[in-house]
Amino acid sequence: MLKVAARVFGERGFHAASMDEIAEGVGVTKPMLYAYFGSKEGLYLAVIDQAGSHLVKSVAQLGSIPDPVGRVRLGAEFLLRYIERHRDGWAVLFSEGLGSGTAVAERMASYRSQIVEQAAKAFAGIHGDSDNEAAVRAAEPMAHALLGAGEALARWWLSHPSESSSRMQAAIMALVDGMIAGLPSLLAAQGSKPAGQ
Amino acid sequence: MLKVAARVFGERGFHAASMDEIAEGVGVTKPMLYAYFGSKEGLYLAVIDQAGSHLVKSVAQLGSIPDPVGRVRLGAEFLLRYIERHRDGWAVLFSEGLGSGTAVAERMASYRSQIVEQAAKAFAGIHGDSDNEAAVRAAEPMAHALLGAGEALARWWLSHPSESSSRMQAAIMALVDGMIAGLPSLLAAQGSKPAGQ
DNA sequence: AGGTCAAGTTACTTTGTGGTAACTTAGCGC
DNA sequence: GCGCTAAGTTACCACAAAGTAACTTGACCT
Repeated sequence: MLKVAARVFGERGFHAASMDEIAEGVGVTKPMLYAYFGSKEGLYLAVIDQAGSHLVKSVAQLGSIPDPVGRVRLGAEFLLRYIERHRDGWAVLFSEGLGSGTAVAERMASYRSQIVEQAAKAFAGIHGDSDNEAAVRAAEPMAHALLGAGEALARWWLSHPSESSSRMQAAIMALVDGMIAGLPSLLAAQGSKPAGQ
Repeated sequence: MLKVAARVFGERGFHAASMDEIAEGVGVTKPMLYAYFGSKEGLYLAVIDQAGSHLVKSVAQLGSIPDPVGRVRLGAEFLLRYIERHRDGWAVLFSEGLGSGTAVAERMASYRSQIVEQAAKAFAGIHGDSDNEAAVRAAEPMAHALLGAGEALARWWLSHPSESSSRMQAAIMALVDGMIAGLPSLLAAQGSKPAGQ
């Protein structure tokens, strides 16, 4: 039941999702949703709580891994797997509905991809072949990751204005340098066997 | 004029923003907005186009930097500065309005911060002081960046299902390893003088 | 069997807001 | 001075979707 709500909220976003649609998806009528959850916000919070507590619980289990490096690596790997399996819950928790399919979403995606393209080209250029199509495509995930990291950093910064700009700079520089260092192994993984686990 | 619209859309999100509010902010009445932009979507697209083309143009200028490594580093630095200066346009392009201040947004933020806390602890643990409060806080930006990178990667993946899961794994592993490698310099930058650009 | 309560539905009200039609005013050529 | 167009306003309509009231059905207890 929360599953259906998560799917609808996830793909439509909070505002665009209608209680009627969710109700229909569940196979029940709107007043029942109100009986159970009180309001649209109540339903949304219930969905978030389920997804969020599940995710937090899962992540907390990783805390038992003794080696910190392994913890981080396994944590990242775990996250990807989690997203793959629980994409609805994930979308509700983190995406706040772009409302896929709309003209607006497509326009935003287009600009984003232009930025990513630049970054991917620069990454590819680090190893000499800035115009090699294959190399650029191989660097694409990294470019997306970099932009996403920047976004997240920015969001956090905007909501914690007390943080100094230089600290942000330091963080993103450490990140970028790390990415550059990690690049060869990523590129190498492309042609032959992908880097397992 | 687009500036006001960007601010309102940015902080309220597309759906929650009302044309009346924007009109009032501009100091004009609603029918004028319709005369100029045709519809709410038209206005939103105009805002996106302005912000997007501006950003893309700015980023494109970085392409003239010959050294690819410098290009990436300066690009990242530039992005942060850009966000700082043009946060409204940025929010419209990338955030798609969480509707800050609402109970929903806070709940989402709470779960997110729990995840981040775990990651930050793990990061801090890599250099021995997993329970040292200062070290954890120092690692926080990195943790946010990692989660953000994961989010972005996931979004991209979900919209490009043809990508193999192993390629994603490879990308995030390269990223994580890079982050771990970059960590000491970030932590070192905390106590003393921050690492300038 | 008959009454009662839970679970659910239909059909309604309300409200916010996107969108528009019709009126008002100011400038400008004649 | 006088009508005509441009820019803008007020006042309205339409509609979707949140939320609710009152009716219906069925199960279970006595």
